[in-house]
Amino acid sequence: MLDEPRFDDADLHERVTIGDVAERAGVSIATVSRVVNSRYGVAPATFEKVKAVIDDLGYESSLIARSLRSQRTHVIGVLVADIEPFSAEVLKGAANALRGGDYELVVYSGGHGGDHVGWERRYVSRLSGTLTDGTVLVTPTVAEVSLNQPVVAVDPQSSESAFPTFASQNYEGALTATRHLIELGHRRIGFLGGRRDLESARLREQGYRDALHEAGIEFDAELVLEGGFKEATAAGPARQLLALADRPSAVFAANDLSAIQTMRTAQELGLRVPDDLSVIGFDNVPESALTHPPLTTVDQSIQALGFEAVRTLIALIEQPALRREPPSHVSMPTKLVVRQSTAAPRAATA
Amino acid sequence: MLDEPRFDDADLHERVTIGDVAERAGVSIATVSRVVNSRYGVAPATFEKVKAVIDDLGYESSLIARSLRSQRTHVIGVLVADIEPFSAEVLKGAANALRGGDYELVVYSGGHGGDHVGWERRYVSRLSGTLTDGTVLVTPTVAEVSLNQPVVAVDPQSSESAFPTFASQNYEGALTATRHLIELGHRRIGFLGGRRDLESARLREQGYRDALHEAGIEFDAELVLEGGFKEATAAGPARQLLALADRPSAVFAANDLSAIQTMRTAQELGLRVPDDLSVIGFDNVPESALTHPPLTTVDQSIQALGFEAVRTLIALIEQPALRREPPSHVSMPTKLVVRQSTAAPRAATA
DNA sequence: AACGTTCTCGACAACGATTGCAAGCTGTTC
DNA sequence: GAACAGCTTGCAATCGTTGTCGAGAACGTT
Repeated sequence: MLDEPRFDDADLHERVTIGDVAERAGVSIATVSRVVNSRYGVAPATFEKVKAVIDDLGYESSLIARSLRSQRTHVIGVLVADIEPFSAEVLKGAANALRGGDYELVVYSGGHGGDHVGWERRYVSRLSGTLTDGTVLVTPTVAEVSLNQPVVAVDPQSSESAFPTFASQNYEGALTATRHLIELGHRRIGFLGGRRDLESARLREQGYRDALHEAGIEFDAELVLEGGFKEATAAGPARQLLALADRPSAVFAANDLSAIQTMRTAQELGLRVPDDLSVIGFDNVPESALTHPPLTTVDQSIQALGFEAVRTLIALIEQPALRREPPSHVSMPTKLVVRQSTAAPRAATA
Repeated sequence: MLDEPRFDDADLHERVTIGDVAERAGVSIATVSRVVNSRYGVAPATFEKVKAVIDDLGYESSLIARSLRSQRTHVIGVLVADIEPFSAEVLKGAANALRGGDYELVVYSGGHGGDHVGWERRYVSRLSGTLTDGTVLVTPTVAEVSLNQPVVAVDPQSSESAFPTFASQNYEGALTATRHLIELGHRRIGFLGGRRDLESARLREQGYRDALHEAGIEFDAELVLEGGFKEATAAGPARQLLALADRPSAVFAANDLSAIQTMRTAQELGLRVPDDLSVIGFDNVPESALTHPPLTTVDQSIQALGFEAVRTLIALIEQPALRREPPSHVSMPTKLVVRQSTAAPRAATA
């Protein structure tokens, strides 16, 4: 015991292990383990005695050691690229799904530095099978991961995926959003797209195109730019869109963050929303109700996506037989929320 | 191998362990371990051979097993009660501090169900010393935790804490905010406080009181209510404040979320901000720039708090000798950000 | 009093990695 | 050609738990 330098006894006590409890209670570690997990086969007197020592010493079993031994950890992991409004909503929904159950949540947030794909792979494969019982991927950059535990994805790359996916009816929502603008009288409508690797982004663009088509409006490639789903990445394209000689009278941004950035850019350019420019978003994140003017957007119940994803994941964990079945691909309805960022164009039809 | 029912070979392969790699490469597990950790003493030829097998099999070492054996995990944990704007900002700052370093971040989010104190204790004690090398507590509900690894706190219960703490100059900021209202001509100023167990909330109230005092305005207990720092919990008190017979002409809300809720409530009651009611917040979360009208608030660099907390934590982890020194209590400057939710009262001085 | 059950509890082998130590192999030097 | 040094590699202990198995105690039955 004296062979190690002990810097750390300043105020860090050594961790209390099951062995300490056993020694102090005068029983074997096996018995302590049984008490901790309240298993049968321990005499009431022993049980009480051990329990007292546990309380006394403040012992908590090590999650690590426990999960190394018995594969179940009762922890589910959520992998997000970044903490932004969308993922924050998913997390809230996920947390709600856990209420009352006996699972806990850990969130791995990447976002620090470079290579997303590598990062995801590494995380999933390092943690799966050991720390977590299952994983929820949020807007993943990988389509497939090979691993030994259940996985589900929210807002996936593709709903053809091998694991269950949860998304909104992105196509229908985009159709509705674009139709809303068309009904207001807009004919020159810009589209600020999202990350093309996500199915949601592709479907929203398709909805936009089809709505134009059915209204007999010719598609103009100049009006479609990729905004990357984040404020920082949307700024440039938004500016570019609004700087066009023949400026659109309305912009459909593929998510709220892009829409908010579009409004900000418009205001910087001296354009008034919605008088000079209508803007519509997608997501209905809480922030969208706070903008000036409040943003018209397509509501998708993001929390519900997180909620359902976790529910399904837990079912998959607890009923291994389910894993043999083909994965479900849930698509939740969307709803147009008309606020004040959209209006009829100033001069109807250019 | 045939004694277990194998539901799971549908598409879940067994985890690849170090043993599998060793067997396939025809070396011992010790050698594989050395290759994985790129230690000295492995012949170049062997190194390459093993590396090829690792790539081939897609092996990643188990974080769990690794950390059980060698105490260092290179993972730092962040414990948050909830994912809300404040904690989300802290997380971003924390993630930034990790950029380029060789640490990773896991976030434990509680918030699902009941007993916060118990939850924090359990988490910290179960994870400490095993999964994480250190922990950042964000707005903790416990003042002290006894454990065997470094801990720092952001927005703590008390800056007398035994571990390092990171907060803004809450008192000074609150003083400035209240003075701003007084300078505009307000004399009847409401205060919508925060969670009293947090030092930040107490200091902000003290700043409010002292600013009134120095201006010779008598303190009126009726104008001070506790709003709990969240939108849901602030709604009732905000309504109560604005329903007073002798309604305040301005409200200082102890954080932005409460301020936003106050504005919302005011608008529901038909009051215009800032004409009928001035509102000032605290935090300067991103959302505060989006409100209608944009919120005047006290800026604290929340990301910087997260950033510095992580920096300090890492130093503590890597230099155990530092742990003997008394903990530092960092207090970061604040800045008034005047936007459009504050103005002179309609009829100056009642 | 002898025997069979049931109950309680401890020994011990995993789980998947890291690491100190010693053994094997080469190659050098006298 | 023997002794030794230096590399490379494997053996085995260890981390804190859980789960299996069997030993012994306690009790009831005849």
